[in-house]
Amino acid sequence: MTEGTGASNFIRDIVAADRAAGKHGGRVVTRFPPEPNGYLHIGHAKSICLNFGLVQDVPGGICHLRFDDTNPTTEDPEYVRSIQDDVRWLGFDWKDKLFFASDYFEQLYEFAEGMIRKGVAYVDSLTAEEIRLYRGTLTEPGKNSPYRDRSIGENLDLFRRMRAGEFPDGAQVLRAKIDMASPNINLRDPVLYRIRHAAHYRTGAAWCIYPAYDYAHPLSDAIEGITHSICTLEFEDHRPLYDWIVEQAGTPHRPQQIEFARLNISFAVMSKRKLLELVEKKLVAGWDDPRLPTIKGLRRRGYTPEAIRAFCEHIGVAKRDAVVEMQLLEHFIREDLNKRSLRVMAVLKPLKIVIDNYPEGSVEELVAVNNPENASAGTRTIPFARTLYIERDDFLEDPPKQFFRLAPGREVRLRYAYIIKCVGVTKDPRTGDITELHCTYDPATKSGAAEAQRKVKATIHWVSTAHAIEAEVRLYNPLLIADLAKIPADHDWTTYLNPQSLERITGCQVEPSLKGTAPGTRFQFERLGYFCTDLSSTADQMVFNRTVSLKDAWAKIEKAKPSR
RNA sequence: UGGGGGAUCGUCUAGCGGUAGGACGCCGGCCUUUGGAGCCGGCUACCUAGGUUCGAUUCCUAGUCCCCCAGCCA
Repeated sequence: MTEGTGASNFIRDIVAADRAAGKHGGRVVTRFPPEPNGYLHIGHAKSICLNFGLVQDVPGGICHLRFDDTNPTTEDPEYVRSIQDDVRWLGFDWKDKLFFASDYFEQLYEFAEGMIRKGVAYVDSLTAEEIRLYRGTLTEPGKNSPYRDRSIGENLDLFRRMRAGEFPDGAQVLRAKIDMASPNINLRDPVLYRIRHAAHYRTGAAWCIYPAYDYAHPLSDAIEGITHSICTLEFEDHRPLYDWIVEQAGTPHRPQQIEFARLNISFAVMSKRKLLELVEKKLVAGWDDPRLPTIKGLRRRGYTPEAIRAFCEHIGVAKRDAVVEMQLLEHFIREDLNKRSLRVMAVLKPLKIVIDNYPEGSVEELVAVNNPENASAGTRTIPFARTLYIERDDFLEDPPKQFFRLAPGREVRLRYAYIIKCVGVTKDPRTGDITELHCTYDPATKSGAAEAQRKVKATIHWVSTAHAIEAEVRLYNPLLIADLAKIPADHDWTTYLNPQSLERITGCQVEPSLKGTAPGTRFQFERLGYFCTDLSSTADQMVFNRTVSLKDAWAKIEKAKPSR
């Protein structure tokens, strides 16, 4: 049983039981084994937290980072870099245990010759198409390849010539000799090696034959002394093959494969293939586009590693297929940011107001708290003057019943400042749009003053027009609909793009204390939500990404607005 | 109609024979110098049918539904 969260983690229980039983000499060695063919996303974070988390409190426990780079055509060093970067950013450390399956190519090859000598592997000269036909179907057994019974000598010779580059791609494959009639299709003589005359990003042209996952993975685990090889559910059927490979190779160490359900999140595209396509077709700005559930995207959006880890811990580890709601992820970032982010005032859609009875040219420095829940965050001063911006949505000329903010003749408090009353509305004579409000303030109601106790129905945020800094904000929503993962490969993507996924607001006015803010700093804009200075912001430019909105303020505000 | 897995509130999950708990979400209230946060209360669940048992979410049997597998991807 897990403590604290109550979330399940049956693998933690297995590991604990194995340790108690003294299995593997009490050692626990796990590994996170990504193929460097894309950027990591929140689903990988679950696996990372699991694998690294499992060894965290185990004396001598270690989690390896191993790149499963057995397919030269899809892999790239850019992905290797980004993956290492993301794992570190998430707060995990593989120490000196960084490995590459490609480093085992020679060993893997030797094991293969060994299997040929044992008579449990053979070179097949059937075409890919023929192999598929011979494999049978889900309900019909396959049949043996005519090449299945080649002599050991002939197999060895052929395999060596495969390695030497004597054959073109697809001409030969090395297959395990298991059982073409097995009800488990993975056991119908799976392909172990294929010919690929392609340069590998690490081994270059050294090889033209490459081991398949089903062959390389268990052996890599065995070589590294992995005790618990954790993978996702779709590999359950492969476990007998995994065990077979390890058994036939005769390695001293026997790792154990354990499967768990991969993470799905509502409204998020979690397929590497589809993410790649979105990036390549430039339907998003890149792998770090904040609308994407990639680690880089979440990071740019302002998510913290702590929040992601807490989320992964909370959702648990089980074997049933699950789709976690996006709100749960948002809950964790909100909870984390709520403790650490500074509160500032910003006006997304400015409406100018003039306080008629406030002395012209006068500027007051008002004290504002940086985080009401954390006194150590301190205070800051904000300038107050005669002309201010307030949120356009905070004023309605003809307010409905549930609207408590500013309206003609009505009073409202300006946060950290005074109670003001709206005494006039200026409109553009041609369009009828409200261009400016005239207000009066009550000097006795200054925030913090002894006689400032008078209550008003609402408090609104503001910035001084003379001191405000203009910024760009981007409000993000997840890019795509939930079952995108199920749409056919050739479907028109644009049909599925969410038009509301990105809204840019360029005229947003922020309080002067934000000037020079370091990229990546998180703020809570009073009443507007959580924002993060975009990692791409420069000194002379301020761009804020919305990380997640305030819980339900938005919905309530929308509800309070007149519907017509 | 081959094989492998899985079914508990709307969602993610506890439970391993003894009043079905937590979290998200939602609803309501309190509080508040923002309607946020916080606090309090409420909401809804054991796939079905038999059986074993004093008692089954838990054990047995038979079904039902969902997911995965026929790449020389991982």
